[in-house]
Amino acid sequence: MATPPRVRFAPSPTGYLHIGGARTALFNWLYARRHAGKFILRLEDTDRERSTEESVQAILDGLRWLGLDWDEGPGVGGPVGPYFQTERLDLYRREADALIGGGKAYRCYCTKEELEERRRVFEKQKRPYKYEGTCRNRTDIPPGRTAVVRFRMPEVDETLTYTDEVLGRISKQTSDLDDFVMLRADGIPLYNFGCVVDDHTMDITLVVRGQEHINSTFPQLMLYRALGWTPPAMAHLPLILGPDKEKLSKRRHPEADVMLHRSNGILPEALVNFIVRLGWSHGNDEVISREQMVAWFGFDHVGSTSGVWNPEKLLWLNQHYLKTLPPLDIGARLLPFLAARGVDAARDPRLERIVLALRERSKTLVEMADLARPFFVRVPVDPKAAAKHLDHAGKRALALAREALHAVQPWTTLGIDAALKSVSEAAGLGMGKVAQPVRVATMGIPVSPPIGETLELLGKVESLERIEAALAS
RNA sequence: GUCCCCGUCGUCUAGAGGCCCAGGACGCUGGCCUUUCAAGCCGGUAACACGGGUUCGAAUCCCGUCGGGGACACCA
Repeated sequence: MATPPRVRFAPSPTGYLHIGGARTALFNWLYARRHAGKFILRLEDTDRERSTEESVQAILDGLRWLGLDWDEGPGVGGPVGPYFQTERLDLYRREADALIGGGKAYRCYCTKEELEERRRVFEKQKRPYKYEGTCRNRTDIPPGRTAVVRFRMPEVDETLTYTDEVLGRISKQTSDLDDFVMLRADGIPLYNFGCVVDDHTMDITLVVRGQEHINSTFPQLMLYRALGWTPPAMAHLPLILGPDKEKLSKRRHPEADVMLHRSNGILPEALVNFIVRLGWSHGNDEVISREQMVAWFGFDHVGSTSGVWNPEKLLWLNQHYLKTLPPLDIGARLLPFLAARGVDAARDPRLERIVLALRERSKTLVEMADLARPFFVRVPVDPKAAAKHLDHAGKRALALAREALHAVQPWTTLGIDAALKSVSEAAGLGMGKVAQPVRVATMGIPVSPPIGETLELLGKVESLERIEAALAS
């Protein structure tokens, strides 16, 4: 590409950032970074009923959490702003007027009720609804009515074809298209029109969006022609499906919410890695760093088949990143999850070692926080674990362990292990018969890192006190 | 219903006519390791939707069937 590409992500602020949008944003971002182009963020806030300021914030927060920074858009500005559609109304009005002047669009005075009526008739006859052109050649102005602006679809049928960067050649007959509404009476544009005017005036060179928009590219192509503009290249991404194989939607699929994953203890690195592999591949690579994605990304390896959301693989990736990112970094991210459990570990010097000990037995930060909590606060002993490991035999072993542990000096993993081993040998018990009662007594649950390490991290005084308490109960 | 897109293991995918009686990953599963749970290591399971062509040769090209999804608003 001769000039640096300009791509955009254009969400409508009618809710949180969802997974499909996040992936669209990611692919746009990757493409821009790969080719040293610009990634533009534009808010399509033309649905007055559903657009909210909170949604705008939620989307920006989501993008930031994923590390997808934009070169132009809200907060950073840019040369072709404003970046909210409701702030560009004069632009749409101007182009609409020009189209009307050239006979390529016209004012339509039909009411919503009349249109609804016609739609019902079509439905009854099982025909696809198309606007019938009632106002196409109207010259009078009906009193007391407001006018929307409709596109005048040419009479002659024609095969419209364009080459999609992902799908290849795609065609449609213009006779399947109708005189769609471009502008509402109040001057607020509808999707097709606002999108075309903005993509053009923002110098977008490539439109990357979901396949659900594939049909709308045809009316848009007609708009480009009528306006005398060259359309940008198009890349339509395969859909992401829920476990039920239907398009991932906010209504039916809670996992569509990007930020839900954050609160579930998923790392953005894992989510991005997971999402990028939903539709794009690079040979047999599964774990792909941000740098590699940027270096490798291209639409030639974006597939054309929809992908199903696979939570197990996300968890696997998440654990991979838990295990490979710097433990101090993970520790910092674990803090809020601990705080939610009443633990302030911000200044605890054991944090890094605890992460190290727990990361291979945690799939999420939530699990890690749950496993970490007993290191910071005493938790009640789980009754089931107590019944199994703190019965008569268990307590006898525990009592022996207490004596041996008392003598351990210094309090290190090695020393603790040696002490417990001597107990198991002296009593003729398997190591498990000694370690499990100790583990349950100190941690409250039968799961923790190796016992020596667990006790060392817990500290000698605390360990012995907890053992004492368990013996007393 | 109409139009558009798609169809390789349960899932994500590699595959751009011979390298494929189809490879990797997740999952599931057998084993090893082991003081718990994991992690790790070794092995296994499982797919080219179907039917016609084209070709010496097709998962790869063409046609049809079936199946799946998406779009059909003064939503985006």
